[in-house]
Amino acid sequence: MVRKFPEPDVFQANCPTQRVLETIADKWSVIVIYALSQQETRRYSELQRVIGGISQKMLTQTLRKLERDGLVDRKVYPVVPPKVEYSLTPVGHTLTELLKAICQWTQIHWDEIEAARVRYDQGSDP
Amino acid sequence: MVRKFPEPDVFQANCPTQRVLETIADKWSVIVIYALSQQETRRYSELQRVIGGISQKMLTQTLRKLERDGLVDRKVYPVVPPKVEYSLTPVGHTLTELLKAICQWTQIHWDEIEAARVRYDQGSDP
DNA sequence: CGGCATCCTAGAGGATACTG
DNA sequence: CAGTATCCTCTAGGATGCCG
Repeated sequence: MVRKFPEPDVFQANCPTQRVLETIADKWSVIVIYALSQQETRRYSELQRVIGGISQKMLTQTLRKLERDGLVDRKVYPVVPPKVEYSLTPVGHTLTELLKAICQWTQIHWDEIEAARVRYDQGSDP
Repeated sequence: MVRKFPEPDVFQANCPTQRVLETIADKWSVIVIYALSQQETRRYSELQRVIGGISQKMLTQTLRKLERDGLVDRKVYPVVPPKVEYSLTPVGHTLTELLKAICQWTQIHWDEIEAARVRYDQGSDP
């Protein structure tokens, strides 16, 4: 028996917006993508250095996830010592446009949000 | 002593894009905002019903967070039994525009992402 | 250099029960 | 009805150590 919803699937967790957010909206993905958008290619250690405070576990994990999603390209050079270069794919580049839109929204509305927070916190904790 | 960074704050976790994502990008926030965008006001129980599978803990927690950020308005009627109505604030409404943009990006690129995933998974697990 | 494997802990979040 | 409070679980993610 199939449950039928009158609404589109917006309320289900697999709605389009939900999907991207699951894809990119963690602390590190955005930062990694930014780091890659600033330069053609970045080496692993370069990313680690430029992104202060990321553990290599999370860096690797994030890069793997982005690579799996086809947003980041990973090129391994068969040299010793090892050399690996990361770069954004074409799809990855279109994603930076989206992030830019998000960034713009923030710049416009962030002051209001912070003000709202102050107001809220003052009201509940006088 | 203040630590000075040569880069702009894009790589720090508090960059603009990061901030919105921390604000809205959890499983439930998006769904709650969607639910509220479809109707002027929604009662608590109404939200709980329309959003399948959310616990009242998470619903309350999400609503409080959105209210604190000034994205959602909470109106309590002093009647018995209690009646509480939730609605989007003006800022909250502009946020739905942003979510729409995200949704559009997904609709354009999601097929590519899924295809990339299949390719990646086949390559690593033959 | 560019990782994986392991251990460990804090916090997210579900289930349940109670209340103004 | 619209929550709060408590417990309990499970996993994200840091720290550390080893390897090709």
